[in-house]
Amino acid sequence: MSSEERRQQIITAATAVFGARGYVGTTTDDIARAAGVSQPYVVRLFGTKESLFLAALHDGVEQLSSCFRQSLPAGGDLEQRKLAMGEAYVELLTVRGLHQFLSQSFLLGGHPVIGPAARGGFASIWRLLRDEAGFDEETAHTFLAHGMLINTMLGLRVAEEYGRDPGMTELLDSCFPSKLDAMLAAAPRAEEPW
Amino acid sequence: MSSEERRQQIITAATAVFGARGYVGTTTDDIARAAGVSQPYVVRLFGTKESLFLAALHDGVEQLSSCFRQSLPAGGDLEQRKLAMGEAYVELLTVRGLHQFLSQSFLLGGHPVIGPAARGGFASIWRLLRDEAGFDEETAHTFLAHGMLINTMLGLRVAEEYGRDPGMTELLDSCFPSKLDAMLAAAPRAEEPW
DNA sequence: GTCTATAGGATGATAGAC
DNA sequence: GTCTATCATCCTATAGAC
Repeated sequence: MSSEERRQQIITAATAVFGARGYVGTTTDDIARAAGVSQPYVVRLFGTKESLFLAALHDGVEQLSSCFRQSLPAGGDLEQRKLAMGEAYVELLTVRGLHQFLSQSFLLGGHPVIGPAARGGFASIWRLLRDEAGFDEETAHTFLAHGMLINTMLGLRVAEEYGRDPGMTELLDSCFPSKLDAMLAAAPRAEEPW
Repeated sequence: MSSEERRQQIITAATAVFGARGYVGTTTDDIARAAGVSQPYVVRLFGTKESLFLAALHDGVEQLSSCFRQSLPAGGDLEQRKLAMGEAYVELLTVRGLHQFLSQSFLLGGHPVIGPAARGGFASIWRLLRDEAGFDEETAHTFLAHGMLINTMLGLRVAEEYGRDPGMTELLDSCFPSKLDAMLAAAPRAEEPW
């Protein structure tokens, strides 16, 4: 396998594992195991764990951006664009761990290297919403807020309470009714560290 | 100092440090140092790092709940209650690291012990919004979503970009105009791990 | 109520072979 | 392109003294 294919394979594994266990909580060995290679080889390819995280972050933001762009209808009104973008976001749940990986990144603002990169990625999404999707400030703000709530529910595994806790059932139902199945199915996708 | 006072002091320190570095990224020694005691003594008082996290979680949810309750006006309409609760949430930024600590908890849904506790805390906040604050489903959902976006911006240290990145400036301005100062001041409050 | 010393178990990264 | 072996460091928890 070419070095480039291996890199991508490892980034995919890293996204899932970092998403489930966080930056500090993930060992390079966890990632190596998930990718089916040896731990020193992961370090060999990416230099450090930090560099690997940055590579996964860049890749993740790229996936989110291009998914949003592809979902934009050619000439729809604001309501149609909001709907299309929201659906695109939920459909990205098929990329294992991506949403949670981004959530993890968004808690690393104080890291001297990862922090600026994470802020940059977040800012680029904001610009996409405002400039390319044509969302006004209020629309972009609320769109982002609902996305963050979805991420929170994924990280919390709220889906595990569906049908058991009345409040959490209600919350999940009120989230994105047409995509409830995807939300419920996404939870067990994450790697369980403990 | 009594054992009970020490416990509270350590929980306060733990909230700040766990909030900044996450569960796995925080060492019991970090917390001990922040609280001004020795590392084995922290373990002595709480048994394990996990128990300490649970104690801090319980304490944090309690602070949030009671702060929300106290902010509820006696006989206001929905709009007034939303405003009062939102302001209460932002005012809690004076409790060092609380919002980020909760964010960290919300990523631990897969943990066999912390996960259920975090879901329970989250569910209790939802019930408070619905039953005590009298929010309808849609209002509660959106209120929560905006809270999660605030948490995200805190974790990302978006405030560092205020006045520098046009998009992030715009986002912060659109957040909670009357409480912008509090948002900008909160970022440097967090402990910096790296 | 609080500390020092330390055991026991990871973990990131390097060296070097094939 | 990929692995095995390994070092140096760090971290939770325990033992035991004052």
